[in-house]
Amino acid sequence: MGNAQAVEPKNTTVSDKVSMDELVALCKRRGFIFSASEIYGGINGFWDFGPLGVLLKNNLRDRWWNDMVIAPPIGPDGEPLQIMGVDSSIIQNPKAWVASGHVDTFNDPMVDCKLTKLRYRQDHLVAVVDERNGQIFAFYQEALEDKGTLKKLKKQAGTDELEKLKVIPFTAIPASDYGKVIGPDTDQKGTLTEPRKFNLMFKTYVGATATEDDIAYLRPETAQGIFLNYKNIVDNMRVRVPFGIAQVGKAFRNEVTPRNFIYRSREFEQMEMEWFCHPDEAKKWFEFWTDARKKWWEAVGVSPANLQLRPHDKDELSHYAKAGVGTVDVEYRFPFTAPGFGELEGIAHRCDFDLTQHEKHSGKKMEYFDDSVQPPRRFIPHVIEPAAGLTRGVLALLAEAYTADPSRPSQMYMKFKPSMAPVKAAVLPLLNKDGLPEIAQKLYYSMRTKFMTEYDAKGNIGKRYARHDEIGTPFCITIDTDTPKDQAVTIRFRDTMAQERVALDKIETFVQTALKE
RNA sequence: GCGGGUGUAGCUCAAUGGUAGAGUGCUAGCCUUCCAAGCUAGCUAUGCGGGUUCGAUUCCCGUCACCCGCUCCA
Repeated sequence: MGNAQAVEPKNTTVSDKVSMDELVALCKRRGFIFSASEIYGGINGFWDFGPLGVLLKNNLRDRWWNDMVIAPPIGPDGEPLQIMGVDSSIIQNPKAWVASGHVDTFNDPMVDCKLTKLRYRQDHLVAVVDERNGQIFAFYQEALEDKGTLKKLKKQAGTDELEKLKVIPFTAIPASDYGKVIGPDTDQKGTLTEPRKFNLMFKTYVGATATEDDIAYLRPETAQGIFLNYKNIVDNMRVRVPFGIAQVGKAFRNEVTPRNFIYRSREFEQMEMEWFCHPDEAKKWFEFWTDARKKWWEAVGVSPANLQLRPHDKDELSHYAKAGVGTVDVEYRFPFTAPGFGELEGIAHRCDFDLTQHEKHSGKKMEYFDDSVQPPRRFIPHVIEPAAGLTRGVLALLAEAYTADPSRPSQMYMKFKPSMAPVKAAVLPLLNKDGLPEIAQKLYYSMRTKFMTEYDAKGNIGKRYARHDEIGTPFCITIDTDTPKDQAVTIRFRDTMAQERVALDKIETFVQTALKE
């Protein structure tokens, strides 16, 4: 996820209007998202989707699946792309996570400064050793290029001849020598704690014996389940490179600090697609997918003003992406990052890292033989990966939709794009008598087979409109006392509160047409 | 994991070392001819655990959760 960047909003955005407190309160009050195990006091970093939340999440997920697997985009050459779906197991052979690098690199040893309460990643620090007296200074690598740091170092070491000091990785300093270490933000010795590991993968045990030999991991990303099936797809599914494999599913990370509602939770859902191509074409496809993915977020209702593409800095790139054409994040201006942005999706060139690793560890050939060109060639495909956060996408849609409007009873409404709205239409008899409920129910039974519809006869009509504003229902259809006579109903539009009279037998088609826009 | 803050009905907010009250919401009924109208009845709370005390929602300790900052984030 991106560094929050100080970008001035060009115009009024949703992020200026909604506070997270208001959004979280609405999500609970209207049944979008609840804290997990709430009656037991909750559990840090886990959330439950309520009736409205799961409808919204499924709408976003289904749209992604449709636009990736059912009807993938037309490629840059005008040819339709080939993408297939899988649904792999959450638990795999633990060797898969050794091969992918997660067992080793999902450990981040940290040291704390007891004095300043600051925390540092051990492997991001360097040790400056004064061999004359054994004194050790710890600094961030990049801080050594800072004049102030160098000045402090000269002063503390009591010499101007810094070249006499030896710079080595801090990881090379044994914990028993920490007593001689002066931390980055203090001038006292011995304030750093021993490094502590934070393993970000959830462990579990397979089988009943639960010994160390039975350890397995909950997947920290869905991507590996795709690489593990790459060979099955190539061998059995009559595909040619380039092609893609897509998957939606849960992933688990034991985050040090879950924060910001569902933005960083320990159990979350990803929508990932791995695009396999020839190494020479990686750049072309990277650019294609970057563009396609940003447009997709706009298509589901995220305003371009709240979206940005942010290329990763070189030192920010993942281990697998260092040699590639790079990584770009699609970022959204979340309420808690505004005026900066936070990651919604990452498009990464993973090179051939994963397939090569699995080839090494499994002993199975991952090479692809391409005889569609002359001369025929063998290669391990490179991968372009658009990896989106479904959970984060839901949060973006919620934040984007929240619209204050003091002129209406609800004071606000959820301006979902109609196709994403949890409830598409509500059927409301104006009165609970005079045959109105009978007409309304008949319409409701018909409409609910086509799209999510609610029947609501409780309270007066104003209260019902207000509730549907709060859950973002784009269309309310009211059956009134004229309906039995003129066979027409009133449709009320969420965003404008305007009303229109439509024939009873045309209303369903009317809504269906409106949902496509 | 560290530091600071918070924790009373679904929500917003009162009160108190002596058994918690309002508004709103919700439920049922009446009523109701298009934007939270009205009437009647009803439901719902001191996060959890321990201590001090005759008695704790109130004071103390612990814990859990949330918020802010740090840290981290394939």
